[in-house]
Amino acid sequence: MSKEITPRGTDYAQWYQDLVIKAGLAEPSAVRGCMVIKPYGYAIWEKMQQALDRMFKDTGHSNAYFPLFIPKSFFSKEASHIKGFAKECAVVTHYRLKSTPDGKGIEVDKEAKLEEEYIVRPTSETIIWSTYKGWIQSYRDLPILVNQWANVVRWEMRTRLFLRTAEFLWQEGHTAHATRDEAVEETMKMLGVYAEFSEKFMALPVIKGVKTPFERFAGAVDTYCIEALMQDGKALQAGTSHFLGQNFARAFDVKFTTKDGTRDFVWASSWGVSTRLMGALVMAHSDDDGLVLPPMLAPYQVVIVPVYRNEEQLEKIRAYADGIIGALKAKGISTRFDDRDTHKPGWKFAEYEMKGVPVRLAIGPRDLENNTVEVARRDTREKTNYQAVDIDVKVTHLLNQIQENLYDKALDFRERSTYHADSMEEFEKLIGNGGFVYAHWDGKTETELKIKERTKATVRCIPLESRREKGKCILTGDPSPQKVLFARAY
RNA sequence: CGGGGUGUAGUUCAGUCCGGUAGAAUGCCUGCUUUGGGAGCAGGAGGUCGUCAGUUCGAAUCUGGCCACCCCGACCA
Repeated sequence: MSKEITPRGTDYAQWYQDLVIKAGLAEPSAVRGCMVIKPYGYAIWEKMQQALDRMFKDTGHSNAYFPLFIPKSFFSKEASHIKGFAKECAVVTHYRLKSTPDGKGIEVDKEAKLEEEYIVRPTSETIIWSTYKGWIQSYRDLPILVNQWANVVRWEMRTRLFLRTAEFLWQEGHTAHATRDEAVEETMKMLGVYAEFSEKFMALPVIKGVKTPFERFAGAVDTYCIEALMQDGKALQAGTSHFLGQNFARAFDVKFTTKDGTRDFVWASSWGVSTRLMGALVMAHSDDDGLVLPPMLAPYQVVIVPVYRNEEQLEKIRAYADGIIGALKAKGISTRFDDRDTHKPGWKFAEYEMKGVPVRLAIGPRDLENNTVEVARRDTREKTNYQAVDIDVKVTHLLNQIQENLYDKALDFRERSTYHADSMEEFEKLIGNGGFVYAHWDGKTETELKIKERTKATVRCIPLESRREKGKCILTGDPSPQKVLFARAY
């Protein structure tokens, strides 16, 4: 029988979970709230990492690594920061185990209590700024442009594979600057990097914006974000970039001497994307048959499946395929030739569709006779017979087409799912169907919360690139400088 | 953390009400036939029924505690 997943229309959340598990991306682990990222899922994450890391290096950043454990006292130095994270921190209190008196088990050695407890990092601003204090004396030491790839822990109540897990992987950039303008510029630059990555690699259009005070990162002056729309009409924050002002410099007393000899606190930014992007990737393009991957992030872009009756035929196909594989690899296309005898072609077709491989080539006896290849593209499910000549050029073109098509489809979906509401009645009607809804808001947290309570929708961001048309708040009627972006969100 | 649900073979589940030797499908293994869309037939292996205690001659089944997972809410990247 076939390996099936729940259709999106039946139960979107179940579809997502089935897909993540059956495509071999990740699975729940023995540890509450933590997942195992499986090789195929991790391969996609590695592709993301490679692309992002290249972009970070190209914008002048270097990688470094800071400790997993953060002394509790560091954590409490920035008041709003601790308030934001306190409820979800794992705490290390002891450093040794011992055998239980009956010798059968093991228990915490109460004697080995830490003088000061450690927090398992939920983010690294505090440990990094306590370190930067020692690195920075003068404007000559600035800027510091550092990124780290790391795991962090946020003790979430309810978890979902990739979208929200107690432990997740991410990168966090932490930069230090001599001026406010420079730190703001850095914040915006990295927001741009994330938007470019999302659109170019993930084929996922995003809205750039600034968060409301309510949604702002704990400890930031301003939080910027990119917001994407998933197929079920819910919004997902795909990346954040924070202008931290001098908040952490003040908290950790990081001052520098300026050119003209005065002393000032250092200006900061931080920015991150996480394995949550994997969830965004799945929910952006995939269908009821499984994952659909954009070629730019597919662990292998092309899979070749031989169709044969006997060993002799397989050898002929292998020879025929070798030429094609060589040509594809020369074009930089990652290709897998699946000649496993343990599974039949039909099984493999279904399996690679589940795994979202963008292009599948099937080669059988008929192709050897006619000098053809059967080409199937995952995004549209089209199957065509190509002449084998110049197959590398054709596949290159096809991969580009698929990448573009996925972006266009996602953009088209977002546009069809974006609405404007000029009254609360209109808003409530629209928001129920999912999608982005632009509406006027008076800028007050109180209003935002009331709208959330009534509709479950939140202000995703105040878009950076929308027209500044004045109007009246849909709830209070108070003046509003521009429409903001509302949605129900992950 | 609140409400609801579920724990039985690798997986999905039946059996639980009404206690009496552990079941199906699928997957797995072997052989033969197959191979252009998740193959067919035959044979085979596989479970201290989440866990701990209690009731009983006897517990997957009844009682209680604990644990885990899933769904819905509150919180979050």
